[in-house]
Amino acid sequence: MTSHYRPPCQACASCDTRKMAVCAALQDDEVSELERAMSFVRLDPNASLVEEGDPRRRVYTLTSGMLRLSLALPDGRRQITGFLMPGDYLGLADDETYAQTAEAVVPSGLCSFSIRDMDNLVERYPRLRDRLHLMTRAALRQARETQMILGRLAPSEKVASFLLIMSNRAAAHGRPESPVHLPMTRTDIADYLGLTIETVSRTFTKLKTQGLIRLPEPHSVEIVDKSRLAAVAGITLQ
Amino acid sequence: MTSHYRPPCQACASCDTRKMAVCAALQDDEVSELERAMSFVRLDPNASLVEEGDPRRRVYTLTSGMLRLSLALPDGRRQITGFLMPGDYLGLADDETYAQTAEAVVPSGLCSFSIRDMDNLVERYPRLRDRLHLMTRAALRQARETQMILGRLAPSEKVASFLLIMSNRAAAHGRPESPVHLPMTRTDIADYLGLTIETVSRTFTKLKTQGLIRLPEPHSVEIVDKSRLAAVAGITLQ
DNA sequence: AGTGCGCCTTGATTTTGATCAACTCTGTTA
DNA sequence: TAACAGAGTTGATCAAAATCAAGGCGCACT
Repeated sequence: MTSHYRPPCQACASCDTRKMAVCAALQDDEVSELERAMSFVRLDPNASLVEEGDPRRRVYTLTSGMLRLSLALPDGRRQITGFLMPGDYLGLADDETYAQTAEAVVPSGLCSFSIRDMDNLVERYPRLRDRLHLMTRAALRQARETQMILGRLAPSEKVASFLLIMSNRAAAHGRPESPVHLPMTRTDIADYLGLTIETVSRTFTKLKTQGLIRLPEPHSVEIVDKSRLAAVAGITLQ
Repeated sequence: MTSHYRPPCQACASCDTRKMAVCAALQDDEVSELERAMSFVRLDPNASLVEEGDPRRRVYTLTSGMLRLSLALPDGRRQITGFLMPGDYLGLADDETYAQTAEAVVPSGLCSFSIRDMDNLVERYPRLRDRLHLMTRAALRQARETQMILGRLAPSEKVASFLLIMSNRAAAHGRPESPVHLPMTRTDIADYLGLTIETVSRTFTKLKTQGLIRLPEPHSVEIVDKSRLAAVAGITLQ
């Protein structure tokens, strides 16, 4: 399920997420120090990296693939609190234990650090700590936007917002705004938006029928009319 | 609506929230430095302290009363993202501008600092910065718990969870677990839980009929059977 | 005392999204 | 090649919460 290995030296220099992740706070010569403390993890689809309640011993930066973060209820209900994309950091919110489960959506790669090493690095490089704080604050703002989506938007507004958010995030990663690649399943989307899988599927069909999107395949969504889709979303997106 | 004044010296020494707020990171002799930069603000009920989108110039610590944080949609729909209680900090998530509106629920008092002063203080007292980061992480965990409540709980589970959370927070402030004082309106509760005011009201009535709570008055809820209420909430609370 | 307003509760009705169920499609395995 | 599993879509039905509507209560203001 999971494999660990020491990367070759200078891996960071050619890393895609070098300018997006927490390590962007460091200069090229400083990153080598990060690199020495780092080990690399590969995850197969649906493999779990950390479980809610596990002691927090390591933190991670996602370099490729996608992770879903989720909370579970005793009866099996699940809320996905977010999807991590390359450059995102796993462990921003956590204290003694992980507050949520993290699983791979697709094959994923991560840089991994012991919290001991990371604490040392953060101590030595204050800009690293500042950037972590910045990322935590951004995550908090995002979580609150999601509260709005969950609490006050209708299903089509939820799905439209989700598509626009994913499109914006793709653009921020230098990928095209459209078509949006949605690697997660309909069940994941439903558990993120507080809907059922049937409602998600029907809403996609409705948006397609209205000519706002096209669905060349289930995991690829072409945004045909972005402004009308934004109108459906009901919120002005960043 | 709002009044500002310089407090008398040594106000912090006798402050109720001295051990809960961010200033708990400082020793008694260091707090005086905080005190010099501080001014005090009083808010009448429903007065707005900051508005979503306003430039962020000051940060605050609530010392008495209660604030609601909210996001609004163009069409007037509103999502309350949280309620601040004494000791809580306003401005954890915000960057250049405030990400949400903050209004007083009841008459409230706050310590106020310019971000310039606070940045200086944080620079001088690293424990202050560490505590702010800690509070931000706690807020993020709380926001994610709220995502679960909004996305996956049924109305009675939402209301039961809300009551238990408010009860726990009261206890953390040294107030009795029950009766819980809920200073906010039913509309506020509805906008926090993603429900309508009618559903909130009916759910209170139902919990009362089931003998789980008593409602001596609308803003006071006595928890009669905490374990059964927790069972209704469906989640194991911290 | 009377009036009006805000807030809360309760009832009737409607609508929406969940649930239940069937079916397609794709890819894997026997 | 057939059988099967998993994911997605679609349809029918049902239940639950929103909406619409009315009324009560407490409080401020005249």
